[in-house]
Amino acid sequence: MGSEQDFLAAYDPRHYDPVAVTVDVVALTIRDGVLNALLIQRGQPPYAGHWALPGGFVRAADGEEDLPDAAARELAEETGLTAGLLGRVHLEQLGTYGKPDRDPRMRIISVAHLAFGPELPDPQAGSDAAQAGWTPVAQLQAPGATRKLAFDHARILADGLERARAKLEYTPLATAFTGEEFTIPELRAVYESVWDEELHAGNFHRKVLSVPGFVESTGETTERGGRRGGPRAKLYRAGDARLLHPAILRPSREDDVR
Amino acid sequence: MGSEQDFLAAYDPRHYDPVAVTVDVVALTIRDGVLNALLIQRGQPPYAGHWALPGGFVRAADGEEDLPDAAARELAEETGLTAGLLGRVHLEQLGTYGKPDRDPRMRIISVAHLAFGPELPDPQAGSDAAQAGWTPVAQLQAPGATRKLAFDHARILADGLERARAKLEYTPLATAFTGEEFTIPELRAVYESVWDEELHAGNFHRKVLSVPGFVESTGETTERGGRRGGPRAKLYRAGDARLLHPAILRPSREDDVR
DNA sequence: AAGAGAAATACTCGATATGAGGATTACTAC
DNA sequence: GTAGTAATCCTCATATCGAGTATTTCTCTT
Repeated sequence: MGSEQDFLAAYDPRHYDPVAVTVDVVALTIRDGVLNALLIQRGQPPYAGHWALPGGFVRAADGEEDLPDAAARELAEETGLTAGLLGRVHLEQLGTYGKPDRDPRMRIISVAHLAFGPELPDPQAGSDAAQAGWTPVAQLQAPGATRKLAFDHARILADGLERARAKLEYTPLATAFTGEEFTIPELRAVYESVWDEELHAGNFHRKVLSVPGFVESTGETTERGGRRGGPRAKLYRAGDARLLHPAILRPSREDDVR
Repeated sequence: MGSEQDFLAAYDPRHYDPVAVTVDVVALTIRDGVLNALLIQRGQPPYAGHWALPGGFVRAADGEEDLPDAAARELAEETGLTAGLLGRVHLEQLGTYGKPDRDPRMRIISVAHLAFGPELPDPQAGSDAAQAGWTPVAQLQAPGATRKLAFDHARILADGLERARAKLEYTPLATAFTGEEFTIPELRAVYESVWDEELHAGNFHRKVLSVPGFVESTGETTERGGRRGGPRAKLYRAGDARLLHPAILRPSREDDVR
């Protein structure tokens, strides 16, 4: 690394060796009361046949796009989710992964994103994918998990899950997993699925209604009771709060993480 | 974007147009009770003469480095902070900024990092910088702020500040701004500087001692009382908690952010 | 050397939030 | 109908918080 090269590089970065930038997406939804992540089966090496997060290269010169746009495009391309469905999907940046050896081809830096949506349909495998499908995260995180994800995607998925779990506590994010209108028990089911913990129905109900701006009543109720009985529940929609205060804390979290 | 090119690009990303990756660092420290950010004055175009966050290109092929290492290197190179000083500095990833037009030279994606340290010395301007210095953030955030930062660095700085303020609430991060041993009032001064709010001394004291694992007593006290009087304070060091529970909440935060 | 002022620490009290459990009531399934 | 389930509401003991006060030990000034 001579200083002449350094100087040129500072002035025109093309003098450095090439780096590629990808976006990967941890997409989460709840299906049949279980938290699922979207995975594709790779059709091309490296890691052909392995399961991986949907993602791909960011378009640079031609059709330049911002990172969130690239993430939305990859999500759509590789899974067949259409613009209409993407409309109700929450998308945010998760973090960037750049260990030198994370991809055997070359230096690839991946900007991971996190997406949440209400019960989404089965995807269609896109260009680069042999298959695409929703997979219960419990299957992936279990001790003897069978599917080993490609690259460092297991780590990215774990980080995404922890982010999602944490954000349920202090943001109204849970409503991104429900339909436009929802009942308090449905909202509770979201928390229980994502946290994988049972919550006290009465206390949860009281808490949700007492946090300003979390939900607002529609004045309506469901048409029928629950499938196993019980009265009709009142319907709510998301309120205008962007942060929940006081937060809705996870019960367990082994007291503190030390 | 023909599909042939897409195929090649998927297989070998070098077929896409070049993208460069930089790291930028929002470094914060407290000097004379005031929160300061580290800025350099650019010596080269673009934005020559403007102030900016320290940062630079990630080394790819030769001397490949992980992103946090690149951030630490840039911090050291551009400011003359030595390894010894960096030892006590907390460094974490902040986020990645990739708008297509954020740099006039070419498509540059910047992985921003956040660094905190105890009262750090004045930096030495490095290779690429005409000057380098600590600047009170109040000067930069004030309505009629004079120094307009280069690129999108004002946004990155603002995001870093908000991250720092938020993390003081639920992590023991404040101890990264103090010396190895500190008093409760010193810790309170950190919170007050970063949050720019006055805290109730008695309640803060009670709270800090009641959160498990936040601080542990050394059994010692300061040699002298405060400069304006008062008894000697007991000394503490950071405990083993990685999360504070219950959190130490900012008083104001205009109730909730809507 | 004494007195004033400041600050570290501790304590009190009312308001609020939380966890656990119970009570009531409206549904579904058989 | 009857049993079982679940939505909603309520109670109560405990924990936490904001605000204010008290005590004590310093430094600084005169």
